[in-house]
Formats: sequence, C-alpha cells, structure tokens
Amino acid sequence: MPQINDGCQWRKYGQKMAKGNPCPRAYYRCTMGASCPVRKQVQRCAEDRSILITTYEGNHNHPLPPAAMATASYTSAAASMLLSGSMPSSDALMNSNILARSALSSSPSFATLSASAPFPTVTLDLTQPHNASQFQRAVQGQYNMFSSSLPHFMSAPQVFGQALQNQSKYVGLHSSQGIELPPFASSNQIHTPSLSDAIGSATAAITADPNFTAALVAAITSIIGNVHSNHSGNSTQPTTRNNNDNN
DNA sequence: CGCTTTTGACCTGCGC
DNA sequence: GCGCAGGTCAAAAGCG
Repeated sequence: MPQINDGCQWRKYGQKMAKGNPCPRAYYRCTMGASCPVRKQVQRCAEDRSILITTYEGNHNHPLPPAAMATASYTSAAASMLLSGSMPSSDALMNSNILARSALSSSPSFATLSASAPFPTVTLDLTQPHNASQFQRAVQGQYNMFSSSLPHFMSAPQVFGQALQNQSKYVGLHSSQGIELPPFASSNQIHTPSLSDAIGSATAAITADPNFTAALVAAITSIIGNVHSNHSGNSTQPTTRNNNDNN
C-alpha cells in the first residue's frame, strides 16, 4: 500500500477488513517516540480506490520533524479559522479563508475549504453533531460554484478533516494516483509563487471532477459517521490540544 | 540481528 | 446474553 509521507515514522500493528469496504484497513503506531500514543488508520475509499482515507488519533509526545509540523500546521490553522473566525497572518491562509467562506457560505460552518498550496485541504469540525447530508450539500454546492480546467500538478487533491477543541482526531483523504505529500518548505508557512492561481486551481481540483466529488462525499460521510460513533459514548481522547502544539 | 510486516486470535463495545 | 464489528496483541515470517 502506498504510504503518505506525513513526516512521522509509523509501524503497522494490525490490519482488518472493514464491513462494506472491500479494501482492508491498516493500523499504524507512531514509532518516533518511545511511547508515543499517536495512531493512524489507513483505508482506501470503497467508491474510489485511488483515494486513501487516513485517520490520526492522539497527540505526539515528542518533537515533530519539520515536515510533520508543517502538515499539522496548516490543518490546525484552518481549524483555528473555524473556531475564531479571525484572519490569520499568513497570506495563504488568509486567501484560503476568503475562499472557504465564499464556497461554504450557504452551509453550516463546520467545513472549511483550504486551497493552500501545495495541495488543497478541507477541514471538518468533527466535534459537532452535524449530519452527513449537510456536508454533502456543502460539497455539492462547491461543485456547482467552481469549474475550470486543472493544471496537471493539482490533479491529486488531498482532503483533511481535523477534530477540534477537545478531541485530537484528525481525518484525511489522499489521492494516491499522483503525488504523495510533497516536501515542505523549512518553515511552517506555506508559500506559493502564484498564490491566487494555485488556490483557484486547487479548488477546481477538488470540485471539478464529479466522480471524485461523489467519492469524496461518500468517504467523508462515512468518516463523519465513524468519528461521531466513536466519540458518542466514551471518549478515548481526553486531550485538549492539537498536534501542532510542539511548534 | 534488529526492525517491520503479516495474520490469526483475542478483547471490547454496541445493538438486538 | 449473544453475535457482530472494530481494534489490538503477539508470534511468526520477511527483509535489509
């Protein structure tokens, strides 16, 4: 199975067939810390096997390498936008915030589109009991709002959701057809030479392919259901901080 | 030789 | 209480 290079080292400790999905789900533990509690699950989307669904759970108890911090940085930055509604200082995040608000202005504010280079992301607030149909409407709304041809380098969208506030669960989708998670700049800021173009193209990459959109909706709908069911009873994660706090 | 992956068994929570 | 499904354990195998 192709691996998403998120900057951390992982050791596989189990694999299971998930009901309703012909592809097995793999379980990984972080091996960068002696007793790091972070785990992740990786599963292919049943509707579109080119999409990998990755779920992270827990907080690292050791310093993260720059690549991992960058990964955590912009997902949690998008999350903080949802929470605060304030404009972040980064140009990339500010522009993506504008985009997100326009794209999802007609939907409940639990999904934020972040088209920051090098790849677009979607952040979901999984702590609130929104139902899946709300998200489906939001994504389909986006699909109706954007259409343009895609630059080839943007044809591998990645979508992340991150639980906010009192949960440290972090869910993502990756297209495994093209690029893996690209190397990041040394800082936590995400820059691109042509930011507005990149944002528009990345957004189109997410929304212009109806097949991908359908798979995306199905996958995230499933994720939302899983996360909510996992946390509806007892919670396994009493932590209150996101995994970029080591910055 | 040490680390990782594989895989069947076991544990646990949940719904009926 | 029982069965099912998801998650974890741990021994064996594989690999560099």
